[in-house]
Amino acid sequence: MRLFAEKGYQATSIAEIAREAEANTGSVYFFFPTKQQLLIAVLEQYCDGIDPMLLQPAWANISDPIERIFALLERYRSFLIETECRYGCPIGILALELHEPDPQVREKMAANFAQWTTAVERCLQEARARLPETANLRDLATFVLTTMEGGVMQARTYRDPETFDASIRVLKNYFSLLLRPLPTGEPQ
Amino acid sequence: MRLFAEKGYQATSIAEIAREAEANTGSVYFFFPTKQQLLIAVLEQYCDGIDPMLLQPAWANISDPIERIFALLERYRSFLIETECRYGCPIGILALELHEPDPQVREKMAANFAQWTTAVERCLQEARARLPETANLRDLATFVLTTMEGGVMQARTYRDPETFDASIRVLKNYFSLLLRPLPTGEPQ
DNA sequence: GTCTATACCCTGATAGAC
DNA sequence: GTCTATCAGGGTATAGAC
Repeated sequence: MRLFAEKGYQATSIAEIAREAEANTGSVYFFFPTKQQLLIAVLEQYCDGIDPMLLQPAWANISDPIERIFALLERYRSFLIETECRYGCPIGILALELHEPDPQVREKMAANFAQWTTAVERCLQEARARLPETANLRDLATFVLTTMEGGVMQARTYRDPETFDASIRVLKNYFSLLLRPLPTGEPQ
Repeated sequence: MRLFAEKGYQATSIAEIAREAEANTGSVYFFFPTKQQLLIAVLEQYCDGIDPMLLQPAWANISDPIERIFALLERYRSFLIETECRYGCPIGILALELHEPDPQVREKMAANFAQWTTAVERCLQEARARLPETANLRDLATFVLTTMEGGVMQARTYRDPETFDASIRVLKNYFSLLLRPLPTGEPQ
């Protein structure tokens, strides 16, 4: 998982995976008959990890659903900062790197995106009453992922978080235009 | 250029480039001492092509600066449709594929993004009077690129233009909230 | 289940005739 | 400038002893 995330699929060799796992290539092939099967297993791990490894830490002390969306995006900002902007979303890297992926691989990548988007959509549903009746929550959730992926890509390319931050600022401004005050009358 | 765009950098071999160019690998190395130098030349070609190959065709019959932004995005939608959603922005693919790029390579990729963003920013400046005084036009232009890149990435992964379209719909809604009517009083 | 050894192929890059 | 031939190294995957 770590090597695919850091270097991508093609640039990671089985020999390197074995070395990092302190095993031999023969042992790797005992568990995974091909490199692609190993990739599929990694993609399944990512999907299974979205909730416990990504959402739960991001949302530990936050209950407001809209704040949760921006806390999730803030996690990605942390990934950028921690890596001096070398970070790229692992799924995004694979999605652009693999050009004619096996259908099974492509579906696993799509499942990762879909699960992420659905988690954001649930936040939006919780905030339903504060959003315009006409707002399409699935579109809006898709757009949050779009913003994250596009922002991370640019920040990585410039090796500077500024374009990511700019994207989040604009998204925040959009949300501030969409949201009406809380039913209790509190300011946003 | 075509092979790097379709298959990425690592998955394209010099032998394949030579074959498609109806030349021999020896001849390729006469012009480009390394594969990386060839990549740099391709990135320069992309930068030089943004105006004549991308913006001019997209804007041929459109003068309204805001419409121009969405016409540019519509071009990317065409690329998706023409390729049955196998399209990926060539710069975006390279930006996520190359993990420790040579500084010269990274700067060329960043220059491509910057030039694209600046073209959008100029459209926004033309529409300055219709936008809120507080709007940061550079941020907004960055956000348009973010939307394109994130939308293309998802559409390619799902092999379906819907997530791209959803992203554009939401961006349009945002712009409709930002824009005030034209000074002449025409509706938007 | 794990190990060493290796088959077989493709890669980027080079040599040197023409 | 272009050609053929090839080097040296690395890739995925396999074979077979233990």
